[in-house]
Amino acid sequence: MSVNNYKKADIIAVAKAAKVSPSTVSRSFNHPQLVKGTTRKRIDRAVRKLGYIRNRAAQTIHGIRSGTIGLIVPTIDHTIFGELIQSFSQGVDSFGFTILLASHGYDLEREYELTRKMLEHRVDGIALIGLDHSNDTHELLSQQQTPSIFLWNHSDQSEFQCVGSDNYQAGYLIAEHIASLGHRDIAGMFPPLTGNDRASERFRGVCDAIAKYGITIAQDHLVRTPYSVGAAKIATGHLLARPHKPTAIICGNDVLAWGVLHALSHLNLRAPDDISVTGIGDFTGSADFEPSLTTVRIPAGAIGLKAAETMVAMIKNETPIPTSAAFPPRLKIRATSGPATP
Amino acid sequence: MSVNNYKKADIIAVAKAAKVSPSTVSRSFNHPQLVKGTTRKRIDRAVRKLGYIRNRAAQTIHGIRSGTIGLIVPTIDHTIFGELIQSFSQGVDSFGFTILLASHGYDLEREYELTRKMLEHRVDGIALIGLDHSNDTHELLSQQQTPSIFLWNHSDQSEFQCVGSDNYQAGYLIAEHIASLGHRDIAGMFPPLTGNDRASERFRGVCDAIAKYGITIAQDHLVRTPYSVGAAKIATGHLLARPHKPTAIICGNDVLAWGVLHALSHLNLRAPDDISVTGIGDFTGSADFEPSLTTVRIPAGAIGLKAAETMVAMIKNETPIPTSAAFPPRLKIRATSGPATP
DNA sequence: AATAGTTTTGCAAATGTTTTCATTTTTCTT
DNA sequence: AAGAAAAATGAAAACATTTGCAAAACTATT
Repeated sequence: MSVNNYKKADIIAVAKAAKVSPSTVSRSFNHPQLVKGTTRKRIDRAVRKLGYIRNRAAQTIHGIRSGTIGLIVPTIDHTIFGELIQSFSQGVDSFGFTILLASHGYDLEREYELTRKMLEHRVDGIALIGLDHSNDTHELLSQQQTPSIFLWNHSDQSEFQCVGSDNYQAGYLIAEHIASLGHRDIAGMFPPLTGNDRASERFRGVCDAIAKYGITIAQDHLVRTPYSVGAAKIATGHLLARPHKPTAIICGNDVLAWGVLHALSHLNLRAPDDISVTGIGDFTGSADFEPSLTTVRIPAGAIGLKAAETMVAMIKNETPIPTSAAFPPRLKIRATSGPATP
Repeated sequence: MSVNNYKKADIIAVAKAAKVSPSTVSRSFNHPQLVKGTTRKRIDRAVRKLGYIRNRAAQTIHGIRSGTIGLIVPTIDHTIFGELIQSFSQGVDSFGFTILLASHGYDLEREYELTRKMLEHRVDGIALIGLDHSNDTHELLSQQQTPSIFLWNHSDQSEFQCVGSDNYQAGYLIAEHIASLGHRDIAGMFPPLTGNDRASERFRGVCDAIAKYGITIAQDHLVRTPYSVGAAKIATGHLLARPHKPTAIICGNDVLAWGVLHALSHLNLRAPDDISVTGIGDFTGSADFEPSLTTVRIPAGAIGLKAAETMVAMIKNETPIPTSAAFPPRLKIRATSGPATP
C-alpha cells in the first residue's frame, strides 16, 4: 500500500491516477492557464499522493534549459572566493538557476576537464575565474555556444564577457600609496604566480608603480607564499630576521596581510610605526582588524551579483549583449600604513 | 565550412561522420572494449571534428546516474563552511561527481524548496548541513529513495546518516575548560539560534557544563550577534562598557572570537590577562591568530572528505550501509584562556 | 573450403518529457 | 435548441541517448 512500493512515479503514473493524459499533466505544470481548474486540482492531488517529482533531465533533452550554471573556481576554501561564490549563487538563484560548482586548485588543465564536464551536463551558462585559461578551454568555449563569462578580473581587451576589477590597477594603487608615503625599502609578499593571472597582474602593477619612484623590490625582499595566514606569518618571521629590513610590506591579498600583522604582533612590532603593511581585496574582516588594514577594495559581492545578472541576461536573450562590467578598485587607507620612518 | 554552422552535434551526426550506427558510437563511449580499435579511432576523429560533447541529460533518463550530488548549506560566505564545501567537493570530485550547490540563509522552508529542486535535477545523492530540518524535508527525503546524508553535526539518534561532530559536546568541553579555570562571571556570545541546531546544541552544552559549577550566564552577559567579525567587535564594545564585567567570553564560533579579540586589542585589554576568550570550530587561522585562540577543534576537512566517501558508497551500493561517523570535538587550549583574575 | 566460434555491428524499442495539431467538450449567442 | 466560438484535452511525434537481441563479419579449426 505504501508509496515506496511503486518504483518511481513518472508523468504517466500521475496521468493515470488523475485520469487524464500525460499531455495534460505536462501542461498543468508548464502552462497552468491552459488547463481547467478542477483538472489541475485532480492532478495536484495525484502528484502529492504519488510523491511525483519532475524530471529536469527529461525536459532538458527537449532543448529546454537545464536551469544550471557552471561555476569553476580555483579554490572554495578561501575567504576570497567565498563571498564571490555566495553572491553569484544567490544572484542566479533568484532567477531560478542553481550552480554546479567545481574547483581546480589553480591547475588550468584541470579547469579544462571541468569545463567539459559542465558542458556534458548541459549547463545553461558557464563562469570561470580570471581571464587566463588554457587554449583548449578558450576553444571549447567559443566552439560550443554556451554563454560564458569571466569573473573577478576585468580587462577591456578580453574577447569574452568579463565582470570584475582591474587587478593591475589594484596593485598599482596600493604601491603608489606606499611609495608616496616615502617608503623606499619595500617588501612584496605574493602567492605563486603560475595559473593565477589575478596575482600576476597585481604584482605587475606594484612593480610599475614603484618603478616610477625609481624603486624595485630587492631580491631578498620578495617573498613567495601560499594564501594562508599561517604561511604568511612564518614567512614574515624569516623576512624580518634578516639584517636588512623593509619599511613596508605589500601583500598580494588581505589574507597574507593578516598573517603579517599577526607576525608583527608576535614580534612586538607595530604597524605602521615600525613597518607599514597593506593587503589587496578588502575581505570581510579587514576593516575590523586591529589595527584596521589599509588595502584596495575589490567588491566581491557586487561583482558576483552583477555577473549573475549578466549571465542570466545572456542566457535569456539569445543575442548576447556584450556588457562587460568594470568595478574600479578603490584604495582604502586605514591604520596599517604610515610615513616611512627614516 | 566552420563547425559553428552545424547546430549542435549529436550522436547521430557523429555516427554519420564516422559511417557507423549511433549504437556503435554510444558503445564506443560506454563500453570501449566492445568496439574494434579502428572503428573507435574513426569515431574519435569524428567526435573531435564536430566538437561533440556527450549529453548527460539524455543518459540520465535511462536511469543512468546523473553524476551530480546536491549540497545545501546555510551559507557559503563564512570561513566555517568554506573548508567543508571544499573538502566535500574535492572528495566527490575524485569519484567523478560534481556538486550542485545552493544556500538557504538559515531558512528551513527555503531549504525544503532547494531540496526539491535538487531532486528535480535527479542528483544521485543529497547532503544537508545539520540534523534539524523541516518536516517536509524529512518526509521528502525518506519518500524519494535518494541517498542522503547530514553533515557537520553528529548524533547517535539520527535516523539519517550523519557525519560530523557532537556540537553539544563541543560547547560542553570549552565551558568546562573555562569554568575549571575558576571563572564565575562568564559571558556568552552566540548567533541567533533559530534554524541553527549546531549553535543551539553548543549553547546547551555550555549552559550544562557551567551549571555543574553552579553558574549560569547572567542575562546581560548573553550577547546575540550574527556571524561576523565586525558585529562581534561592536557587541564586545557594548558588553564591556557595562559596569558589571565578565572575566571570560565564550563565543559560539571562532569568527565571533576573532571579533572579540580585535575589540580587546582596540580597548587596550589583553587576553587572557584581562579577560579570557574562547571560540568553537578551530577555523583556518585561529591557531595563527595573535594571541592564538583557545577553541574546540571540529575538523571540517576530515568531515567533508569522510562525508564524500560515505555518500559515494551509498550511491554505488544500492544497499545503504549505515555508517554514520562521529568526529569527536577536541579542546585546543592555546593562548587566550587563563585563570580567572580575582 | 566448410564449419564452428568469436567478435563486431546495426535495428528497434525504451527512457520521461514537451509540443503541435486535431478532436472533443464547454460556453455563448441568438 | 442550434450553431459558432472558445476552451480543454488527447494522440503521436520529437528529443538524445542506451541496450537487448539478432545479424553480419571475421578467425580459427579441421
